[in-house]
Amino acid sequence: MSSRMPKGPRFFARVYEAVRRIPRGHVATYGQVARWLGVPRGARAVGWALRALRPELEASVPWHRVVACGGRISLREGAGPQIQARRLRSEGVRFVDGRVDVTRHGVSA
DNA sequence: ATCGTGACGAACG
DNA sequence: CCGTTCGCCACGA
Repeated sequence: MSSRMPKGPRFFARVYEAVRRIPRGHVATYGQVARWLGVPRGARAVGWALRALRPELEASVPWHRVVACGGRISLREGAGPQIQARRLRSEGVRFVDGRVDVTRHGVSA
């Protein structure tokens, strides 16, 4: 077999799979996703995985449903934040003072 | 194996 | 409320 044989799905793949489980009209935080993966402190790694998401997978992974703590949009540059907010609004997610109302749309809220 | 990087998060001041 | 600092994690060079 290959010199390197992953025992299981790479972290990236697990992140994408977890994000796909976020119901439409709901959101989860990076920390929450990390927690689902059994890595409560891997929020940064989750963000990194989404950042590495390729255009080809963007269509199948609802990355816009992942927000930062407090329902804030982490993306700060380019059209990213605007696109994410727009997509969320499209599925009925309400924003309060520029942040997603996690108490209403949060998956674990 | 070590270092730098990043769509985080909580703690400080 | 805002900006800064520190810790944590995965990964490529």
